[in-house]
Amino acid sequence: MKISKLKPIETLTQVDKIEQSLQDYLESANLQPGDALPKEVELAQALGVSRTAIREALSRFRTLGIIESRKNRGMLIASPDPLVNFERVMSPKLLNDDTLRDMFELRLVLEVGNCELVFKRKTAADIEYLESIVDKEEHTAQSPKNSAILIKYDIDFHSGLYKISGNDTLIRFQKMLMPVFMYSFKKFHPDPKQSILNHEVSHRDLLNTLKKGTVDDFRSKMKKHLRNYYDKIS
Amino acid sequence: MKISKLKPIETLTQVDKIEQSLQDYLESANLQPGDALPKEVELAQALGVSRTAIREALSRFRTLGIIESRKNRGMLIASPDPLVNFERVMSPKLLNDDTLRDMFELRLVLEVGNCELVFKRKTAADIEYLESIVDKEEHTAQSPKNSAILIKYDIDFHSGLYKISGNDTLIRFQKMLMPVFMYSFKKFHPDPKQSILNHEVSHRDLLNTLKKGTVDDFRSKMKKHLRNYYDKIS
DNA sequence: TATTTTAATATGTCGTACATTTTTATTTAA
DNA sequence: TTAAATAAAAATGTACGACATATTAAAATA
Repeated sequence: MKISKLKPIETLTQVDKIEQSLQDYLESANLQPGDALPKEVELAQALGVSRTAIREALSRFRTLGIIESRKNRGMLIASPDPLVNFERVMSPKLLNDDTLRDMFELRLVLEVGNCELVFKRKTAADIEYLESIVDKEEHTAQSPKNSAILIKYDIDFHSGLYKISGNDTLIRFQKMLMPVFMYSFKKFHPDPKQSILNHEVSHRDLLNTLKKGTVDDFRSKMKKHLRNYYDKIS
Repeated sequence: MKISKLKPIETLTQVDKIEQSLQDYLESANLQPGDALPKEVELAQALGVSRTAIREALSRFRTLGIIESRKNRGMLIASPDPLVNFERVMSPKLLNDDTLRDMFELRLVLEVGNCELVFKRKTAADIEYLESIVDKEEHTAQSPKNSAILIKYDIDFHSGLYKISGNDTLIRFQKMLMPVFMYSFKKFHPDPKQSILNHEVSHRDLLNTLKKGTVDDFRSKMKKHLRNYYDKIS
């Protein structure tokens, strides 16, 4: 047998086992948001463990947003916000290189895939908003001195596109992916000539296509806009 | 002032505050994965709280994968897997309707955006694998009786496309999004005529385009393949 | 010097106690 | 009898102390 087939010895702590039991219970009980949970002492007795251990297991579900507890009253099933925990761990410094690369690509995937939604939902006000950003951007001279503000406009523009999608989850994704994206670009391609602001298709071009072109034009231009990045993935 | 501007009174529990303090500490200390953390008692003393409370706050970070603790030895900074918590809460029954809709759209975004990666990385073996699925699929008669197995092939085919992307994060995303996608489609559009297997562009068409067409052809066909779903979003 | 034994250490688990606030039950007053 | 006031019960949050256990470091021994 290959050594890779060897699974690490189970060193499950008791709380880990309790967590499993609770997970099974929650699933089998077919509970839905708002439903009450048994009291801590009841659970502890049912599983034959201390309240301390039960509380730590419950704390995990609480952290994940699966349950909610109201002081002095009891616990109930919650409707978790799937992104909130994602956001908390999205720190570039903590993520390993593989994940960083994945996130880099993921942003590109989202950016292109989002084009459909943008075209489906764009309004005159949206265009106007983007235009105001591009105006300001063009008004800012392209000197290294201004790169920070230009990067801000860059982020604003792309964030604006996501806002048009109207998909809150997508918007939040973009928001948490962006810093990771920037970080990994600089980390893996520190070539100073490859500025993150150097695009063969400008935001102005994109905006004009958004106004007058088709969704296919727009997506195509977006891909060219992101060419610097696409070239980096193999 | 609008009532919506009113923020709920802060009813932060002590552990919440401890969590905040720890978060600040972790950030300011500029720790990286593998670095050791102070002992529980030290933290408790530094913050002037009991070990119980500290442990609960630490447990949250442990749940998120930000820290890791080795029994009898100490705690250290970990490299969190950002998706693992996401996966844990991705239960259709728990998510609210807005989130369900967002996830539905997100799958479409990913599916279209992934086309680029697929074309960039497809190999002969990948094509062969997809072909084997499509063969089996076509061999299965289109009767309600076989819908379960056909759905399985459908999932296999699309999963296969994500596998080609080589992006593990993306693959896992697809995997956790798929059940939510199916669930919300049935929930919001229970029309039995709108089968999830009824596509004007078949998997065979997609496969042939993947073999002989361009990435633009492929994406275009993918959009048509998903037309049933795209029509559902407004 | 090398090996064995001992001691110190840090997290995991347990039990008990109490604070606090909500809910329920009881008592009191009109 | 009904309504208000009061008391009791209930449940989570927090604290403290204790011990188990396995690792690591230190000390003792051959």
